[in-house]
Amino acid sequence: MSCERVFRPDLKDKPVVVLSNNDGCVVARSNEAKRLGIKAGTPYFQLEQQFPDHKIAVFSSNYELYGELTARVVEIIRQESPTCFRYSIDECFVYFPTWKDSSLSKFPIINCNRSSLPLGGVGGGFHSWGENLHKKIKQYVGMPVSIGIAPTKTLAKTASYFAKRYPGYRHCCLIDSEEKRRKALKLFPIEEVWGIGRRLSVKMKTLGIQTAYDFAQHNGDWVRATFRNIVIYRTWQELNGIDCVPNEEMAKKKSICTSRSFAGMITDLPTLQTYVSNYAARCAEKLRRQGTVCTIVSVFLHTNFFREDLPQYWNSLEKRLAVGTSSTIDIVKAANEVLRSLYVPGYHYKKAGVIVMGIGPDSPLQPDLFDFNADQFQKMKQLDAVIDRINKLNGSETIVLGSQQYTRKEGAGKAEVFANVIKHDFRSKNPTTRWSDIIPLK
DNA sequence: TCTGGGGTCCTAGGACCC
DNA sequence: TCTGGGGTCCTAGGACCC
Repeated sequence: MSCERVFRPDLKDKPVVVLSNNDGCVVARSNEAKRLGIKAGTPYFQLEQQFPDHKIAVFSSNYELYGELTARVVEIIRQESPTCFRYSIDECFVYFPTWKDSSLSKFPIINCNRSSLPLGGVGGGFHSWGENLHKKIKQYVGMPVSIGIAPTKTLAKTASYFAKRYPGYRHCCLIDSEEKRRKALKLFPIEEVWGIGRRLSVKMKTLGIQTAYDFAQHNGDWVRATFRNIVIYRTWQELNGIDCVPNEEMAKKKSICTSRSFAGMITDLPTLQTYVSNYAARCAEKLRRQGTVCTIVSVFLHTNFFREDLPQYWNSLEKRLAVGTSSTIDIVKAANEVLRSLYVPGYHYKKAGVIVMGIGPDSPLQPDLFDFNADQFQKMKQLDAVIDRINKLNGSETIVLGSQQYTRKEGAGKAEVFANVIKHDFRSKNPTTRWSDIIPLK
């Protein structure tokens, strides 16, 4: 949402929403859109019915743009911070070993969230640090960030919630005393707490817990006995100022999934194979990018759950490989094998996906005792490396396997196949990554 | 007509072992 | 009537996150 506004300053203070893949449903909303009552997850077609003559700016997801702009933001945070752990596409945690003046804990944890003064006064050095960071990012990238500073990650997330919503904080909120901690938690609805989701907050409310403060005030033994869940207990500790969520750089993924819903529905195996081949190829790329191989290739397939008038089918199967691989050819082949056993004719399929598991480092590789051709293996590795380079330089999918070509299938008919490729009718341009999209100055 | 995608961790229960 | 105890590993499902 903020990314879309960078190149559309005219949308400042206007309702803006971003849609999921296939322009399916709303996944991000500006504050103005929230105020109109647009709920997260609203299907786009309902949005159109709800606001027929709307003045809402609608965008399809543009991951290329978001990835590029958020990388610039993170780069600046790294310049300004002693340590910075990237937590998600739009969030970082910064760890300050020099925090001394807090009665809560030795170290402040800072949550920078891209995206009136109930807590009272403003702290010293850390607040101006945060304000300057916000200013710099605004100037260099054009994106607003919210900054929360506190002794634990859960409290820092709480602080960034206030920083985002109350302009008085000037984008940076600090929880650095027992008094502010209590005040913040009293104003913080339980369902907003990091780690307390939809189900748990319902349960909490039946137990009379409305705010984060109500929860934090309970006895630790009571929390453990009531929920019998270590994660919830950790959240309780964090709210009470005990830092127990480890500082970790994002580890290598233990499973990698590529899945998509189809714009329409698919009934025939050859078309499904084209899609599954593409998902498998994407998984192989992701494996190589993190320097890993997999030993399990799993494929799932299902019909449209919303179409109660049609027969339903859901299934998934996997293939285990003797030798770990990240080769596109290997993984596409395995995925298609699985798909053939999975496919049942007669259903209208809506979604398929490939998941690779059993992930380990790509070297040293454990070869198959009986069937391993080192020469062939080296060739495949080089081929993949070359394909990755070309696709990086010239845009993804410059080189693909024959089985990945959406137009190739005989009998399917070009129009029919193209009708199924992902829909994104409201995609913005990519002025930071594509020469053809560069903005002309008059 | 149209309803996202990609992850993690924890727990309970079953299979199996000695 | 009587039917061990203790452990590991795997899987499915549920909860959470962005």
